[in-house]
Amino acid sequence: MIDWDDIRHFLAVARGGSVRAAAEGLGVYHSTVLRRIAQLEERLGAQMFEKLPSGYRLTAAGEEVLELANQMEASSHQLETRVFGRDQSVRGLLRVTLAPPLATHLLMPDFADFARLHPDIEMEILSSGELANLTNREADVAIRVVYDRKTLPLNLHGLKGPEVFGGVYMSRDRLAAWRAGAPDPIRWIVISIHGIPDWASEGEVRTTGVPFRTTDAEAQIVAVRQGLGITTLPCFVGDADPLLVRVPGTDLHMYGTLWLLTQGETRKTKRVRLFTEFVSGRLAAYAPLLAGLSISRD
Amino acid sequence: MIDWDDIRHFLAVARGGSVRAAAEGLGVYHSTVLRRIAQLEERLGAQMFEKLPSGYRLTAAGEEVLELANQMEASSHQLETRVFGRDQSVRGLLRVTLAPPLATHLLMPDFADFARLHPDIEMEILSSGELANLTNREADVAIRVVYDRKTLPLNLHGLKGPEVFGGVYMSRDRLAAWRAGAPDPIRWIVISIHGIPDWASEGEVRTTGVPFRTTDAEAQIVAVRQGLGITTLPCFVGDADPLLVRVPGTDLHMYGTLWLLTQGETRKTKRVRLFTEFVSGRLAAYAPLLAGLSISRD
DNA sequence: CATCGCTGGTGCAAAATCGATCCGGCTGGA
DNA sequence: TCCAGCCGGATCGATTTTGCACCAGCGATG
Repeated sequence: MIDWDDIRHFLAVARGGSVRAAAEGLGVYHSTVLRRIAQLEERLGAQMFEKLPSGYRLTAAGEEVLELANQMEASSHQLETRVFGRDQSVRGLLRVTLAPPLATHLLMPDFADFARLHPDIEMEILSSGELANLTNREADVAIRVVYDRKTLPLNLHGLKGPEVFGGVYMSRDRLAAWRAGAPDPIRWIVISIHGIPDWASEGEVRTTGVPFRTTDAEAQIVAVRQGLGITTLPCFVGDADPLLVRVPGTDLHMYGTLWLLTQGETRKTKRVRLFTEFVSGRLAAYAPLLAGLSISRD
Repeated sequence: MIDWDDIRHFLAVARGGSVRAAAEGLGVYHSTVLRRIAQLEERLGAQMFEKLPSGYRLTAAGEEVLELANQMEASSHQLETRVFGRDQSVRGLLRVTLAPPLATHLLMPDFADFARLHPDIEMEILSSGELANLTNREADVAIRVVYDRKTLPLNLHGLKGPEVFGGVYMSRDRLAAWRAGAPDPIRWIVISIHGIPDWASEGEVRTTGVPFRTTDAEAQIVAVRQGLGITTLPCFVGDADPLLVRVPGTDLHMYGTLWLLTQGETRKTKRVRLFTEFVSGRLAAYAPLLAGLSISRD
């Protein structure tokens, strides 16, 4: 009889393309993956992978196995979500995934309030980079900014939130200096991989052609605070920062709509319902801030 | 992450009704089953069984899990049977790569025979231009003309076929006209990128210095049929065409040796073996034609 | 009432698995 | 050309899992 857990390792290797990448994802050492794959191949009596110097590559037999392994994984995920969905106790784990800026600049105090309100709920905030997959049960609730409603996954249940607008910001001190006639050049601050959004105009100030590139949003904000130049930010970040002001003459632009996403089975649990209701209430209160209506224009 | 193999133990208990009966069926001690069920319940955070003195009985949550566990088992069984039945089954895809002239002028009727003989084999002939890579699984079998045996990839398994010769051909009518003293110039017909092979002499006929260039082999053959001039062709093309004759006084030249190439893993499958045996038989029968020995010299 | 056959549960030693390195080979970019 | 960064594979001590014996409870049966 084959070990079903070997198939989980097989899937990881088939996806990762190498034993080491698979081990990384599985949270084990590559030697373990190596042995489990060897064991699976031995028990099935067929090679699942070609062992190339560049990694493991599926054989024709492996391709056929992959299909069924995916089915097994789907059943396993369903199994987990169904068991989780039956859980009506408040006590337990609740995992929330959302974009880092939303967590650090807006919702973290609300999460703290929620945690104080329900001490039995163990909360886990997944705001590290990329979006977690609800269907794979990597998270229970996702908070996402969606521009086109059609891009929402159909299998998820969505609760619509307020709209999010962004604008062009610079340091308050820098704006004053510029008005006083300071000669230093004003530059665009952009995240390397993004570039300057096409909707962003420079308003009254003029920038030099050379942008200042940062790797992430936090570095970008710090750079703006230092008076390095102008950049685009969500209003809930820029308006909430006392050191920043909108660049005169620039317009707001819609980033998208906030959605609270949950998965069919997990949505039934009490703590997920409690959380989504709590957060959607807070989000509604934040609507003016998110829309950029909370401050008077300069 | 749950251990998928725990689900196999869960299934055994759900069916056997008791831990000991399950252990019996699984070929392990009942304590092992006991621990794995405990581990599964802990990781899922829910009780799968009521622990009665008379045995283990599924809870409501367990009933729901059972459904998905059965799905996983079905996939697992399919997986095993598919891997096991892979080698024996003739059914499936078979991709063959070879040079276009070999396909169009020699082997296509044989491929058709093979396809009729084995209706369950889905055949795909890849004769479009460049040679497919067996190692990359772009094809299962390659038929190639190789001049130097050392150029064969070491990781492939080769089955040697007959040798292929080529000669210089022209239109039968044109040769008659030339002998009758027709004044039209006779030209070399060459494929643009190839040029005139150094081994090809013009024999009795004399050509003008200006060659006629075509883009591909088919256009070259049509041009020769039209009496435009002389060209080099493999014997199995030129000798088989009733409209063409060898240019008197020219010699044959070896193009190379035919090889049937297969890749280590796919070579074991039945359909690949059937195909290589079939084709090598046909190729052996074609040996005189390929060597240019099938016709009497003019 | 004793016994037999079944049940789940537990402690401990043996066996299998895993973690942690080290190694040599291949590849792509400097 | 060299070198850094991957890759798979082998090794060995540490850890986890398993086998195994033994226990108590329950029910039927003689």
